[in-house]
Amino acid sequence: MPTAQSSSKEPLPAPPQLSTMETAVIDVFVSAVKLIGLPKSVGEIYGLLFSSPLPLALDSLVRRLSISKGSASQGLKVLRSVGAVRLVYVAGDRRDHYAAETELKKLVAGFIREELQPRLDSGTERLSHLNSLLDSSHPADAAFLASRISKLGQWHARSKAVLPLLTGLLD
Amino acid sequence: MPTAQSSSKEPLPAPPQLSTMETAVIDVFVSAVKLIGLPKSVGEIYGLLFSSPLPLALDSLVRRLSISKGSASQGLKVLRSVGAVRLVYVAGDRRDHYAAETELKKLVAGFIREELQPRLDSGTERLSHLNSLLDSSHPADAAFLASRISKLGQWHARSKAVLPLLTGLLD
DNA sequence: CAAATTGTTCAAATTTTCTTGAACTCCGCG
DNA sequence: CGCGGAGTTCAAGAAAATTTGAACAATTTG
Repeated sequence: MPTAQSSSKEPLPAPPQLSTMETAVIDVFVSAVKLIGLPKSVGEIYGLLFSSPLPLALDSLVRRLSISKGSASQGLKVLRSVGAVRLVYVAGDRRDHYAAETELKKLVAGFIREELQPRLDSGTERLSHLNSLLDSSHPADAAFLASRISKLGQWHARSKAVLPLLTGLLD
Repeated sequence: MPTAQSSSKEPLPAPPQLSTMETAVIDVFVSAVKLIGLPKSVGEIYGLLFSSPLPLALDSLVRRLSISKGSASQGLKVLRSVGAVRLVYVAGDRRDHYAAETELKKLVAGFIREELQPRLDSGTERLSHLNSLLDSSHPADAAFLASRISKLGQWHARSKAVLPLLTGLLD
């Protein structure tokens, strides 16, 4: 029964195990995503899509990478949110197919928008909280603490100014 | 016996538990270091030093933060390597005392130099490895793969160019 | 509409990373 | 010298993050 290649959806069923090249490329992306604090599976998925001439369905990612459906689903969610993958329509196939987005500027902008900016924003609240604590702090070192919190404020402002510029430096 | 404050080294023995302010500042730095992939303890240590008017010895970090000597030692090693702390000489005390370095530019430059650049450098080897794999890859998609690896090379070059510029944008 | 297919969610299991603590090295001191 | 304080190292334990897999929701199709 599981012999003939039936009416498959994938033009070529793509071998379950990865080629040396694919493995090497995936390796690069796994290192990269770990560096920026994303799970390995995200790097694996992006790496395989990056190596693939054709868009792939969740299904294929699971099979070729030997990861669970859950991981693939969650990984794709992250990649979609930062704009690292593009949904590609494939005629006569109900499944969603994904292709890697390869414009560096777009990837960086997405990462900044989704992962970095939210932190900076919550930092604003934190800073005002620190300032409020200043009132009820021991007078002896109140001056020193005030100077340090002011320093923190400078850092924060500088970061908010610089992050967006970063995108401009690419492409 | 453990009553009188004997001939202590620290001018004021500093209460073992942290003030509300210290806790709040440390919290900020713990979030920050986790964002850039460093262990919590590094943020705790830097946060306490940042909040402290006087330089502190490993000893004090252990006591006030309730972390182990091992963690404190390793955390300080990281902070020293990125130039986030400064060694301060304290007369008549054999222990090393540390103060937080608060120049943002210096911190960022240190982090780039110690944590980011090494990755980019190893990336160079990786790229040439990928190019070598290109020869022995299936002809059908060799052209596609070549284009993708070329794209990777572009990213790599761009990153090497941009990272150093980043430092210039600060202070 | 029932059955099958696709994709999501989330608690439990696994893996990875961090922390601990004890053993060890170095020094300076008496 | 030998003792004691200061700091480092690293294997084992603890904690945190990721992955799994099964249950569920949503669609499509015959």
